[in-house]
Amino acid sequence: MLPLNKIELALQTAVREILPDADVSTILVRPCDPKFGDYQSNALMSLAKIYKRNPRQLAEEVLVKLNVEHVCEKPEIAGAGFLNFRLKKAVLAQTLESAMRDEHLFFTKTAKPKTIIIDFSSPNVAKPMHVGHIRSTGIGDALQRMLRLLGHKVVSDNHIGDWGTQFGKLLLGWKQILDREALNRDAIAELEWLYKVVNFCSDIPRHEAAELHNFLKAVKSIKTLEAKWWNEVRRLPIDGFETLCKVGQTPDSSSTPRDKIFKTFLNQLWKIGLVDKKSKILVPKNKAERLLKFLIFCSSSKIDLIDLAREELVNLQNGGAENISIWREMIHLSQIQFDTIYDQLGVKFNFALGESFYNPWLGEVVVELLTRGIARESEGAVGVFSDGSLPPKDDPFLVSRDDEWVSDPALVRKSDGGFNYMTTDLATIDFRLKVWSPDEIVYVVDDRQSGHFKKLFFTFARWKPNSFKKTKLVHVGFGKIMGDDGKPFKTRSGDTVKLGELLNESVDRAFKNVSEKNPEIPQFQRKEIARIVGIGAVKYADLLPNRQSDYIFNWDKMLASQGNTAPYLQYAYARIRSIFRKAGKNRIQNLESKIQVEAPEEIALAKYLLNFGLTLEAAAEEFRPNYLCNYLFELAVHFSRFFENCPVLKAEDEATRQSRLALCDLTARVLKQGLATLGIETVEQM
RNA sequence: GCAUCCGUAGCUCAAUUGGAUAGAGCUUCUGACUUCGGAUCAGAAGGUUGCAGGUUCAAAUCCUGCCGGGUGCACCA
Repeated sequence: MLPLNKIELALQTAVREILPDADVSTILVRPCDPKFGDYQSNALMSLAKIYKRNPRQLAEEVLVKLNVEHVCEKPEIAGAGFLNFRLKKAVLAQTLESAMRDEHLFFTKTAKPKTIIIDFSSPNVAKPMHVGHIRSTGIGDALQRMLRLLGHKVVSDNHIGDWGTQFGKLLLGWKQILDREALNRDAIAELEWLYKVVNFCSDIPRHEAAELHNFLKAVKSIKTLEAKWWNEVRRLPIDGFETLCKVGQTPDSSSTPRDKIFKTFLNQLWKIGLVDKKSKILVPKNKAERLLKFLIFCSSSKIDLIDLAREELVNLQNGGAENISIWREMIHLSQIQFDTIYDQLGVKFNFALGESFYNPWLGEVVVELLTRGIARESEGAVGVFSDGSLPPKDDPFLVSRDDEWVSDPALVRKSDGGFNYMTTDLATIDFRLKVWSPDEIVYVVDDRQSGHFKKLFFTFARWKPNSFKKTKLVHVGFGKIMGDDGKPFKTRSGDTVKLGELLNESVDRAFKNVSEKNPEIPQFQRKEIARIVGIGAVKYADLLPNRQSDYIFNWDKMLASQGNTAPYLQYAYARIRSIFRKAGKNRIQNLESKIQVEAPEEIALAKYLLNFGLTLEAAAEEFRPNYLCNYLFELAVHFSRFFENCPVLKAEDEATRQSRLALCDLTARVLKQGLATLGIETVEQM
């Protein structure tokens, strides 16, 4: 047991003697500002309030009963009733020594292991993973590592988006205008393009598809497009194009100038890759031809595009052989992309049960909700309505119990008979409870979906009240990644940033750095260092800010070796390892003498090491990896100070040398363990 | 309109959820033995925590009202 826990326990015991019916679980002892001591408790002040006692007097009484001489100096009462504790030097040394004997690394496994399911990453099939996915993936992975380290049983599950409405459109595009060569070259890009084209065309009324087809066919460049526009198109009935251009942003579309519509139209063409904004020409030919082909298909078809897509979807969901096989291929191709990125990030899942996995149960869910009167029909759809009722406020398992329940309904069946993600998510919870009986299910998903999760949790509470009481459902939300301009992070051309490209760029930049700083390291080694530093930098930058807030993405800031960055931490680690290389050993095997910490920098570093476990617990408890980031940064700062002021290998005597080597070793181990818990690797040299 | 998150140093962010004099990093200025790795360290400067009230021993944090922003609002996930 660490000193802090001993003090806490002793304090709780003492308080129980004075106030037998007090809730001592609220009595906490925390590290504090060094000018007051090493640890502090403010619990007596709030207790004094509850029991209408004078806080300082209560503190005096508690102090009499408090037995902590074996851990710290005589505690002091300060301020309005703070209790300050100063660790005994010998106890500090003993704790370090026991860590050197591998009895612990300044944290203890939980006494009450829980089973926790973490649902994170959840990319969509047929779409590229973009920057946004780093958040769910990185935070989720850090959480699973933290919770496992603390001894919990974690089931990580990647809820892949492999089912749903988008497959109708994808199937349609695949069947009409798939280019096998393009698919082989870059499967995800091709699938994404197919989806965009079908989406684009589904906005065009059928009778105008032919018109647009003729128009585009005659156009070879932006210039001719422009000329055509002014000569011919503006004589056409404009409402069709307005639909096409989605002029919705302009409130009064009747007064919209035509050139504005034209601009919007260009933008639409750009979105489907027919216009290159830079070179201002129509590109590439292959895509243009395929779009034309699809437009012909649209205009010649008797049925509306939306309905065609729906037919494909229904066919897929009914197990149509051809559609199933295409769908499987799309999943397979996407999986290759996912695996590449997860490999690069070093992220692993226990399961990857996609949405399609739950398809067989969706019907039952809705039927049960209907027959039990929880859901009802409305405008052809089926939804669960709150009807003014609120979630049980006193239920400790309901996460956001303070919030009133207002937004409804939770739709579980669309008017066309299809199911949506609310239905899937309900079936998923049910399945998870049956298979794993977890204490908690944690969803690491964008904050924008908080409304969905509130509905989901509340609906589930009404559907299965007993299960709901046993399992805590938590939405761990996070903010967006912004660009320098404070707007959502995009590439210079305005596209979403693909995750794979982002990671590669980071590694490239890191490689440039290492090569500049240490050209003598062989290239293959520099590559490996660049991989670890580059990926680590991106991950760390993402974990560092409080996850709820948006943050601004900045290459220079996250790859800098100054400041609170991954390279700074990795550098601190590499410096320690360098000492051991120079000492000719890998680490201290058997400590030959007692550890003695004397210099102020030594003491500060040593004491800070002891806080590792507390930080881990807080980070895991509140699902906030940034606590751990900040702890590690502070630790590295403490180490750097120590490093500047306290010679290790050239220490004045052998005992000091041994002690300091031990301190270095422990710091390195905590740094390595801490970074590993964030999913970040370390290097021996950089 | 309803809901929800936010507003902290010039900039980017913290503040272990109500604790003592609100902390870091970047930027700027000053300094550090030809260095156990200078990708480092030390120092200085920078604040009425959007505004106004309230709750109490104690408020950036909780409550109320404004001001300013982000996001989501039935059948896309």
